[in-house]
Amino acid sequence: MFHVSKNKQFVEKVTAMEDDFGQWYTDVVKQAELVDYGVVRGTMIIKPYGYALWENIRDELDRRIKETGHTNVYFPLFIPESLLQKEKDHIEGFAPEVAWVTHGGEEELSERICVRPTSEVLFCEYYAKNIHSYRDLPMLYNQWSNVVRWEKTTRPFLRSLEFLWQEGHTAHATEEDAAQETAKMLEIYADVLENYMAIPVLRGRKTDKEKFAGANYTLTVETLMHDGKALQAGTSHHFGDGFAKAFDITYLDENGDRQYVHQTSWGMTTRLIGALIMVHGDNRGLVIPPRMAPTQAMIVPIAQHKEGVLDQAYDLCDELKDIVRVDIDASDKMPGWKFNEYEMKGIPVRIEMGPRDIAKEQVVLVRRDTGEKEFVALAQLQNRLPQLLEDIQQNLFNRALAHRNEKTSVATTMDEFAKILDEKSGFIKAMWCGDNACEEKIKEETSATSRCIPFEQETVADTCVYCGKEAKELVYWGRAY
RNA sequence: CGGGAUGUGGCUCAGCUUGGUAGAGCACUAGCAUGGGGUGCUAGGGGUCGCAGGUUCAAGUCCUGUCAUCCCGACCA
Repeated sequence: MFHVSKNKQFVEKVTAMEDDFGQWYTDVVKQAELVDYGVVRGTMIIKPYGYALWENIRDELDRRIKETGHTNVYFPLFIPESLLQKEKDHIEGFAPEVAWVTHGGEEELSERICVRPTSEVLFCEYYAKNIHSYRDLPMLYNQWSNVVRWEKTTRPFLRSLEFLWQEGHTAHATEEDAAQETAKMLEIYADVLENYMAIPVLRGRKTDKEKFAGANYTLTVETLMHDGKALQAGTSHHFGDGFAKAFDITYLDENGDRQYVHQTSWGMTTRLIGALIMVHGDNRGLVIPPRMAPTQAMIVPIAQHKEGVLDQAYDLCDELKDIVRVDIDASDKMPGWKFNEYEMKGIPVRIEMGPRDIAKEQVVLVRRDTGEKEFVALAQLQNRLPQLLEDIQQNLFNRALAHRNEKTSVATTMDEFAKILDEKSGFIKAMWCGDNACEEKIKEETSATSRCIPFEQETVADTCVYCGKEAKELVYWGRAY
């Protein structure tokens, strides 16, 4: 039915992921026109299609953040060095990757100014001034911004000198209130990932070694990429009153007693786009889950200069506009070129319409996730299309979940641990004694880090996988981005 | 910050060993045909070879320096 063009030297545009996953990623990012490299090393230009993906994630997340009572604000890009110094662990954690402003014009500044790597201290400084009474609490702020971290090695979306994110900063009367907030926001992150981006997550707590600099504890949603490496997709931190004490953030309670506030912060970044690519993508390029796809269906007219084809295709586009996010490519590129282009961009469904279809009052639907084609009568299309999109959404989630399960193993000895990493990669469930030294050693010897201590605990052995002493808890381990 | 590599039209690269007035493919522009998996033909536009200095009658090519980027390791969302 589909005749193959004569001079068929189909140019493989992206490196096969089996051959070189890193190169595959770079190829997709470039060829799906998500980013260009910036002029300064490690920076990126997010192009229209890449930014459209970010806008969708942002809007979805923003809606949930607002629904849970938070308000958006905007704090400055700059932090004076003295302010950053106030919380000891925090500055120690971030100092190595801070970009400093030392001059204003030609004049050297009396105090260096830091370009924010994160904004905890600014919020703290503000809270110290603006929180007085228990009636002021909770203070639930969020901001959408860029931050800068001077990383040594960079990759688009996964690790760049500058990236976009949302950072929530909240202050609460009690430790329990803060704990609830921390958990609530993690659940929102999980919801966006699973139900919007079709990326299954592992919910858990970070070990002390991996927690945020200055936090009591850090909750995380961990995801698994197609190559078996883990990616931290969102974190939610409970600060207790550590920052409050460093910044003197206090309020008067109902009894007139002076109390420290309890704080949280939580963030998600443009890194999510990296996750999207590496979870759903394939050797033809991106695969975007329908719910978040800027364009859900692309109409490709066939033999479009033939009588009536384009008119019919435009009519179809108009009809579908109220039902799905649909677009039409009526450029005079070859159909084959368009097929490849929109597969590269991960558009969930392609609608082909040519003279033969028009004669039969049908169209051809081709789904991006499986490549399956089906013929659908025009009269049925308005029912079938939303259904198909939903199928694709579900299939992507199920597929990713099956992959993660398949790539999750149990290790009870370090030999097993090493063997799994070597042969299979993915998540490794192993017991841990709770000693930081064992965690360090495991990283040193295998380059795997602890990903999280899952909320749903189980026991796969009685002893620590490294030292053999009594095990305290189960930890998910893995090599990570 | 250690190890390796590379800088030549928008992109990918050839040219350098053995100096002699810059080349290909893709992309772009125009036209005709084509159109169910990256279409074909024809005609065009576009580069002083990362930067600085040196050797030479002559430097993309040789020498010195410098800057940048990429890949691999230690730190990170």
